[in-house]
Amino acid sequence: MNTFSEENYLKAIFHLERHLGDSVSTNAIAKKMETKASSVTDMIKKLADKNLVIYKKYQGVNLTDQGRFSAASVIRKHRLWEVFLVNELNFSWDEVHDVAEQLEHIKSPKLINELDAFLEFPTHDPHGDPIPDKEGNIKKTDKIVLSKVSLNEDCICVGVNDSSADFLKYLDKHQIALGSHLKVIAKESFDESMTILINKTKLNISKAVSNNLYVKTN
Amino acid sequence: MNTFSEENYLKAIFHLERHLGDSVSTNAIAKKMETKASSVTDMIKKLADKNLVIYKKYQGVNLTDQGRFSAASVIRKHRLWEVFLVNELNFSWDEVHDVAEQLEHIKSPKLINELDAFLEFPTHDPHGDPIPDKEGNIKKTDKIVLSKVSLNEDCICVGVNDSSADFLKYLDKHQIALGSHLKVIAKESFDESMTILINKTKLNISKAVSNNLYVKTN
DNA sequence: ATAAATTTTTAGTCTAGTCTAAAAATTTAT
DNA sequence: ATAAATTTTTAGACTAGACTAAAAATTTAT
Ligand SMILES: [Mn+2]
Ligand SMILES: [Mn+2]
Ligand SMILES: [Mn+2]
Ligand SMILES: [Mn+2]
Repeated sequence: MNTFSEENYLKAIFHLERHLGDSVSTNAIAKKMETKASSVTDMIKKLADKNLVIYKKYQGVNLTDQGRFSAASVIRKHRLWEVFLVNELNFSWDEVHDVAEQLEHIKSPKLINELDAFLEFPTHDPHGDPIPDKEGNIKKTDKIVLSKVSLNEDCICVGVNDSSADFLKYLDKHQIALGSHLKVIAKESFDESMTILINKTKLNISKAVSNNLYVKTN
Repeated sequence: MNTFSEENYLKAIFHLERHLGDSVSTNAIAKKMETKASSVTDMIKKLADKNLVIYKKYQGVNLTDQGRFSAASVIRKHRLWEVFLVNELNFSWDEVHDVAEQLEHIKSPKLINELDAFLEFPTHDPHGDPIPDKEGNIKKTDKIVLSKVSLNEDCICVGVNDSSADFLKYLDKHQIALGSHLKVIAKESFDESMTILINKTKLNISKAVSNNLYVKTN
């Protein structure tokens, strides 16, 4: 059994490893976890002792299979709980993350399997992120970032990169939700902003927005 | 915000205070929490500093209003989660306690209020224990212990005193559940066992059993 | 190839929570 | 009223997890 703190480190390393495709540096972990590099060094030694990561001094870390599985299990729990909160308990998608951060550490295989069944085996969380299966496998989706979509192409919003409450509320305000149909109708080259058609209205969005919205093109 | 450990101490003191009706000794807390008396002394000093208990050396502790409210809130969460697990996630009443021990520490007022509404404001948990309201008030029920019921009196099972998995499984095996109608049809004075009528069959139960079953007489 | 800048580790400190062993206070028994 | 037994507190130690400051290793720039 891993501690809350160990689980949080594993999760951070998991996400960083995916993103970097490489071994993960002490500093990168420290930044993501808002802690100090020296604390990270201490922890990764413990994780290495438990065979959850492979660690060579000054070389960064990689998850072992066991570590990757543990991380995926925590992420699975996080995302299932988020679905529960939104679908069953009237939470909005910008309110769930902090609670899910707590719930993801509850240890009970039966609980999470029953929750999964209760929710009818959802495949994605409220932010469009895929839910790992029991074996820790995550389906790769072929979503792309809205900023990469070409002019006049239709697409459907399928996820967010930034899931801060701030960004999610911005999307709510402009009626952009998962499943929304959008079309890029203009691009400004000087600031990389774009105009999109959403719910029959035009909306101008900055690069910061288009870079954080995932879509699928038809 | 209180730590997990503080919350567990508050809960233990709450239950002991109810049971003893008096101030609670260091040793009583240590016994209930399966920890050492010296650890208890350390913790009650911290709780006293936070105005959650009143503590005078060698005199035991009592909860303050704030401490009692905090304890009741944790118990409210514990029991609501138990209802959720049994009613929605196919847990049996002997499986819920350990998971609820974890879930009771999740901090989110919205979560617990929404869960309460989702469950349609249950008043009792799966073991027949009353669920404190938002203000921390607990309804007193007029249940009595089965061993006190007189011969030939009809009654309904409304709770258990011992909610260990062992005892609950014993009840399952003999088809005794909350809401079951029973009648005391014989009493043995020498070992204080009794024979009851349950679901049209006779069942002989020991004093240990009748002392741990709460019933209501009509 | 060296020097400078950056990253990472080590050494030492701190808090929360627990423990053991010993001291102090209280309660019970004679 | 003392002595014995019990309860409670204190003193000191330990672990997990975090931090600061300084040392060591690595990377980048000249
Ligand atoms: Mn989240
Ligand atoms: Mn999410
Ligand atoms: Mn319980
Ligand atoms: Mn219960």
